[in-house]
Amino acid sequence: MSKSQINLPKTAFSMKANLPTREPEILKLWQDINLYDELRKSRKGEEKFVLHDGPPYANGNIHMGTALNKILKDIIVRFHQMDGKDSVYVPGWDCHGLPIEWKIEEQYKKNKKNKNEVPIVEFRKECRAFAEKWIEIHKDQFKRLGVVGDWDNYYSTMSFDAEAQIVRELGKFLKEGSLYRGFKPVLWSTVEKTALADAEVEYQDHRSDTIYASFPVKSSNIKELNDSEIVIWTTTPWTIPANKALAYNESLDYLLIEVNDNGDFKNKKIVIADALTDTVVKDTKIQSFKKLKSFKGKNLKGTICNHPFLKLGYEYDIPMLEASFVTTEQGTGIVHCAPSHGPDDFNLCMNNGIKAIETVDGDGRYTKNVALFEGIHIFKSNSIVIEKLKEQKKLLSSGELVHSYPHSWRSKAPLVHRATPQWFISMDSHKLRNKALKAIDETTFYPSKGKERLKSMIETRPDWCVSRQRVWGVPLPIFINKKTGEVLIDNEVFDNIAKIYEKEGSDCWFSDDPQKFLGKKYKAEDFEKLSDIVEVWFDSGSTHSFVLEKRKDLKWPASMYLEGSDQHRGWFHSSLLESCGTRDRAPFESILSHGFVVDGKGLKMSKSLGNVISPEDILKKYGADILRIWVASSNYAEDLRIDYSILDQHAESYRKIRNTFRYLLGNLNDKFEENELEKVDVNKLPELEQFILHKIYKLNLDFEKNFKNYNFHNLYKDLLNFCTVDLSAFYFDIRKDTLYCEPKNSDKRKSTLLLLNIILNSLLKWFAPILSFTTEEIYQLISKSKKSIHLQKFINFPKKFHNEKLGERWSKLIKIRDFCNLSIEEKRASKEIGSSLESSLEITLSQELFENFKDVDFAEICITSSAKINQGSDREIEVLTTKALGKKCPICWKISEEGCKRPNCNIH
RNA sequence: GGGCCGGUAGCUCAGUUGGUUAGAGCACACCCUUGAUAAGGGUGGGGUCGAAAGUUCGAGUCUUUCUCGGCCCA
Repeated sequence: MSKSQINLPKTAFSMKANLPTREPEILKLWQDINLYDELRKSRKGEEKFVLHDGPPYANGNIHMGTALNKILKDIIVRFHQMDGKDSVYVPGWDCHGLPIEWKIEEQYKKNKKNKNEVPIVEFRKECRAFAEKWIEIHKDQFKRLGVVGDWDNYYSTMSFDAEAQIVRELGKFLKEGSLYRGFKPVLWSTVEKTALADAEVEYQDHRSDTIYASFPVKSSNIKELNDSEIVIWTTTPWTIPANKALAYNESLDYLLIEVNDNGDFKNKKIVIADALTDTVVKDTKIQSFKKLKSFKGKNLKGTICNHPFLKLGYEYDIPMLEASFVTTEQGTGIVHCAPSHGPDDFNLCMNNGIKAIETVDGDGRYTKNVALFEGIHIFKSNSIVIEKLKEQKKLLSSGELVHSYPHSWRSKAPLVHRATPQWFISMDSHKLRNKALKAIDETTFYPSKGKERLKSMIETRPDWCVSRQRVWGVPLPIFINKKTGEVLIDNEVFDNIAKIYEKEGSDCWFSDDPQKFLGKKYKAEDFEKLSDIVEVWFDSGSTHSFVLEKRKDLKWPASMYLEGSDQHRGWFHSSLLESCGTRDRAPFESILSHGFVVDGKGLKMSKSLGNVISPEDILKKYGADILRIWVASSNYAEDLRIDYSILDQHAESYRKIRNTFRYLLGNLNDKFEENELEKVDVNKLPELEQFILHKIYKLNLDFEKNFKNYNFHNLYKDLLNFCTVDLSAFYFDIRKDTLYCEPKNSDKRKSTLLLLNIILNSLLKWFAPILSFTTEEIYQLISKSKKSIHLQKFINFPKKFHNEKLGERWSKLIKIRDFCNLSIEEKRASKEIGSSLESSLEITLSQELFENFKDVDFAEICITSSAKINQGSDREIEVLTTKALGKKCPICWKISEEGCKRPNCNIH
């Protein structure tokens, strides 16, 4: 029989996607039609949705985390755009900072160049060039993922206007008085007389003096403690003069014991942790002691001690503070705290209102702030400290220990933590903490657990240290009056500096005459100009001020900030503080945070495990749309797993979706017609078509709900299920007969085509934000305007598509269909039939079902040659399948005894 | 070491305020089809809900401990 008598599908849309080669062509199309500009034009004057880009660091190739971040942003931006908003995306880069300094220094080392001989300005120029290079590389990599944005007018933290605005922002804190000078311990080399970054530190074995020293209790809530002494152990006896507090752990058990040995501690009562008693006793060679009392650490709350050098001029209280970093690994379970000489000490003391001071100078000598020891070098003072402790009868024992200790990678000299002058933004002097906490409450978090995470960090964080002794960054715009020691606070000066930076950038701070910045009002010789730079989190925390506020196409605050969950301590955090300090509210209305990319087993990717997958690998093997499916289908609230088997699975789903489109296009012969849905006369359509319209309507409701809550993995799953369950296995399968065999002018076939048009249009738009390449490929094939699918809006489905009653009726019908399939399958298994068209159904229904469905053509919806419905009594549904008798119609393949009577089938 | 978050079929995910026999799609197996054809359809197997203890008439869901993993801090 001639196939020309039936309408077989025909389309130019290939089954094979070939995304790795096709996608770059689509990128070129978007470039040729200036898609970004067209997007802006198409929503001119509409409500804005601004997803403010958290700037990635301009260094190194992108990895899966970056790809996830950008794709998720792009999906959201596109969703809002198709929802009718002007959804603007301006990408940006974070450019200052140590990692880039490092790269340049590395190059110097290779070329045997000495950094100290290179002028700062030249060094900074190289840093700038390095960042510029990576911005260009990143741009191409991000574009390849399908990310649409204002790539030509990106922002960066090193642009002149950014540097200028950062100065203005700092000026606000200075003027307010919340930016103050304090001290903070940093790793310091007394040989090179410089601070060292973590990466400049090497750990080597070092022999340290160790001591067990005691602090007499001055007052305590535990009355037995009042004439006792608290024992600590340390490997840095020289920090004892700088001691300001003692730390205990509230969950540990402590003991009060009486020492009975002869010597300095005869009959003294001392406190140590229960779990460490044996080691302490052994270490200090205590021969005989008595346990007096056992108590929980939490009871130590409020205890005040004296310094062991009380009588030598150390007449201040030593409070006991609770700290979780205290463990029973080593020592006595009580740790001595010198806020000027250890980060833990510093943070604990800071949180309890004890500030670090300058106790040791750059050379390593005690300053005048340290009684008794002024001028003595710390590396020569251990023996003096030990001697004095012994003299005061506060030394239980001393010894030596070889352990891993930080050293300078250059000089190999041992390092110390030394409090150096730094600049801090106070969390409390001007209520910054309160403002930030209020702002968090006013922010919507996706997922909601992000709120608590950020809140708990803000609640406990110490003052923000914003200075760094480095080179590649925005210089702190601070002058100090040489006579009074006061910081110069004058808006005119800040403005002047900002204006200069706007013109020429901030390099000139290091090279030009200070008078240039001071203007005519002040004399340069009266002031000391600082050479510190601003820490980079302040840079990126200020992006809202030089991007959102400055650009006319954006808005402040942003609609959304979207980053990995680590940014609760990073960008979310610094942006919140910067903005609350200067503008009393958050620079964002909502925060979306996503988890981390891990391998298929949930382990983090690392070279040593060999489980690293790069975006580049995926683009080459699968294409960006598959990667975008992976993003959309994963639950970003948790960590996201990826490996090749997971990607293979998504590639399979993609093929299913692609074939769904291919069926639609084939049966429409690539001739898409956009219908005015309001004008569709639903009641004139066959019931099956009405049911599918109802399904579409319901699906769209869920789609909107999921989109509004950013639940993309549920949204994608719904769409995929619609393609497989409702369309491919149901509607498409049933309607093949109509499409292929009905005359072209039959109403039924026209109704089906109407549906295919609506379904195609719906799927294209639903999928466009996710499958941005594939939907464009299809749109280019069928649209007359040849513009872009991404300029379109989501469809408003008319309420008349909604028909719950019909939905319920058809879910029962489908249940009957399932029974029919089971019965057909039995006959197939026993080889009585093959195709379902070889079968005849005899369906027996309960009275209720019979009344409802007696007129339904089950042969049609079960794709059999005939179906008879009887009324039964016992069971609800019973189906008997028999082999269909008669002749097979050569056109529609249905088997009947009387011959096929369909009009098309009778043309021979 | 501390804080926070998480662990449901091979995979991606559902699972309401505790309430029948824990669901879906994919993958897999078998069968059918050859007019969506490197496609399509049907049927089926597959889970100690990370582990243990507890509360309860009843626990995937609540509590505790442990374990594994992730992020942050140290």
